[in-house]
Amino acid sequence: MNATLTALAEPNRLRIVELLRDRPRPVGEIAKRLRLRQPQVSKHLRVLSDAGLVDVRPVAQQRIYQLRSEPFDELDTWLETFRRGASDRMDRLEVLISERKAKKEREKDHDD
Amino acid sequence: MNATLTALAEPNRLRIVELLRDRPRPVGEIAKRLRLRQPQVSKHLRVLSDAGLVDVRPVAQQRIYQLRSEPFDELDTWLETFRRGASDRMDRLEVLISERKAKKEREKDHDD
DNA sequence: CTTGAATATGCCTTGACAGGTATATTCCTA
DNA sequence: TAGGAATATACCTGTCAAGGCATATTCAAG
Repeated sequence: MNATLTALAEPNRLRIVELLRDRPRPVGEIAKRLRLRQPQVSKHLRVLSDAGLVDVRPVAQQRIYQLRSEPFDELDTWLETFRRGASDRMDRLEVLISERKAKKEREKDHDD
Repeated sequence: MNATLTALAEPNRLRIVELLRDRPRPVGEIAKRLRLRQPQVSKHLRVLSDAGLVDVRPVAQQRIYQLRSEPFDELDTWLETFRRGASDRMDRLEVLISERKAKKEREKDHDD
């Protein structure tokens, strides 16, 4: 999860991922499209690969990179846990505040 | 988008966000729960705030932080663009390969 | 208006990481 | 098997961000 986010947090890496979203591509094509130097693209792809975001498939001297769906699915699942209760949180704010104000009587805070 | 990912990429920040997912909390409570020093928590919250991930609400000397839903919605929307076509990409791999092999005749590559 | 609690900010140090460039590696083709 | 294309890796360098710590700030209460 954290690996996924870290990998995606880098701007150029994000661009690469978005480029691969359309279809798999060889390194050289990515470099040309994004106007990046080949070595940096290879490095970024390495990171993406280590994070499990992409797969490689060698074709002759070329290496064709494609996205893997699992990490995105995981990210989605994680996001779900935020959708549910987004409105609840607002309500609880009020509760939290009254709790805090009432808490002054209890003094010592062994939260929850 | 990138701001959101960058903010979430930091492990402790991710922990803070997940803690805030349950309910809004004051800085001190976050620090205690996550066993982090207060200044670092404040800094992380600053980053999260700048990225638009959290809102602050002052209550006495306390500052209660709560998640904002917009960034998560955006992230979700962005993720959608990956769900669609996840299977298509696999198919296109084959196409891509045959294209490459047939491309050798055309020589000069002015892609797409 | 002084004190203490809760929080923010400034400064410093250190580690990680991205870019640049050269070079190694792999594999096709003549 | 030599040469060249496509890609990976190594090494160096600069930058930036996170933690540690001291201190400033804000506010409630006596």
